[in-house]
Amino acid sequence: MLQQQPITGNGPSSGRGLALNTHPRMHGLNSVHPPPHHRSDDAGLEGTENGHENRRDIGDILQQIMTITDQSLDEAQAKKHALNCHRMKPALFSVLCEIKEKTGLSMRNSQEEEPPDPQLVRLDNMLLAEGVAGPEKGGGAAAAVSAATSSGGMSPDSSLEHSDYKQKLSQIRTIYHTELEKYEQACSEFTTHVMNLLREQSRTRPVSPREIERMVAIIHRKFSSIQTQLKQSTCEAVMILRSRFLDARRKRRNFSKQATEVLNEYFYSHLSNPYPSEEAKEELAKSCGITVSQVSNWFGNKRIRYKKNISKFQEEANLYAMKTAMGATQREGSPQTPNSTGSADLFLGVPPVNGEQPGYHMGAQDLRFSERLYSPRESRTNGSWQDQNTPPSPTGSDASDNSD
DNA sequence: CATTATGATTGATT
DNA sequence: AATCAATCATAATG
Repeated sequence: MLQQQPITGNGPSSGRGLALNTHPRMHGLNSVHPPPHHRSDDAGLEGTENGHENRRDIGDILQQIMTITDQSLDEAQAKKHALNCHRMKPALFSVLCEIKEKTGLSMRNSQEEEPPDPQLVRLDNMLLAEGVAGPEKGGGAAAAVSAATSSGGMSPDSSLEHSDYKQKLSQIRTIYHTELEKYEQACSEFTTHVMNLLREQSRTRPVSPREIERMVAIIHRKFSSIQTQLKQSTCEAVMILRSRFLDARRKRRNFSKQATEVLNEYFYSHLSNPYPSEEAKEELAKSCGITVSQVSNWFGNKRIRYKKNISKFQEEANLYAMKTAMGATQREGSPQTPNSTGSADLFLGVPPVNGEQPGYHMGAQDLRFSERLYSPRESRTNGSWQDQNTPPSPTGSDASDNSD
């Protein structure tokens, strides 16, 4: 039933065409070699005649076959019509319905709700995160990049580095979208087709809407599995692209000077509790042109490396303490702190490895984070974040700073 | 070219 | 889920 429609559409014509085409060609072939002289006219004639008959037989058979399908379909239609018009039909139909009702328990009503395939969800998430499935071109990764670059900090490398990547990504993206669209279209087409068929059938046999629903669901499942494959291959492509181009680990880029500046300022002005809250991280990320997770990475690395040997960071600490202090004092309006050149040299008497140091860091309020962005972890109050071991140089556990 | 600096990743921990 | 600690891989530096 299902396949017959298309076949009957071009079946007969193609069959006829084939049969008709064969004739002349065979003729021509056989008469191509008319021996120059009168020679075996009989044989030649006979040969052509025989061949002609054979071909005709085949052609007839083909035609018959073709017409058979046609006829049978017509017959079927006629029978169907007759059946539909039969006076007993309604009664029989209702009986059928009843029987189905009784035996139709096989249709398990439960389990209809398919849980979303975790695999698919994963793929979807990744595509979304990668900016492939996201909103339109220019969005997603590109947006992130542009935002990063626009906000100042960003080292000038990235855009160049990313241009190639972005191009490839958008290529993948367009392919993905066209394919997806194709699938979607095919799916809906097929679905309507099936639904039409079922509707047609429902005139001669009981077909509940539930069944149609189920059918549709099955179709959708099949198509979504195809889509899953599409998504998977797209993900693979993206992964390969990533690993080739900007696997951040392979091609590490240092943050810009300004970015590290900002981060260090925050770090040293919150030295007693260098755990920026989520909001603070966002602020930092924005002003540094990096992501929040990069900020987290930075602080993680910074904390651990600062703690590991504090002496190595004394200079830096002093420097930033100075900076923030200067800023604070300047803002308060008491311009002090001369000593421009040496700056940190004043405090640079940092003994390489040894015991306590007075609090070097002068009080440093943070400048740009004047808003109240307290970190929610009040547990690690002042200076206790670097306790619990004896690093190479247990330098003065300052805690002299305030500001949070 | 060896060493250091640094951003990211990974597994454990709480 | 956030952080620590160790580690990786590359960038920067001498």
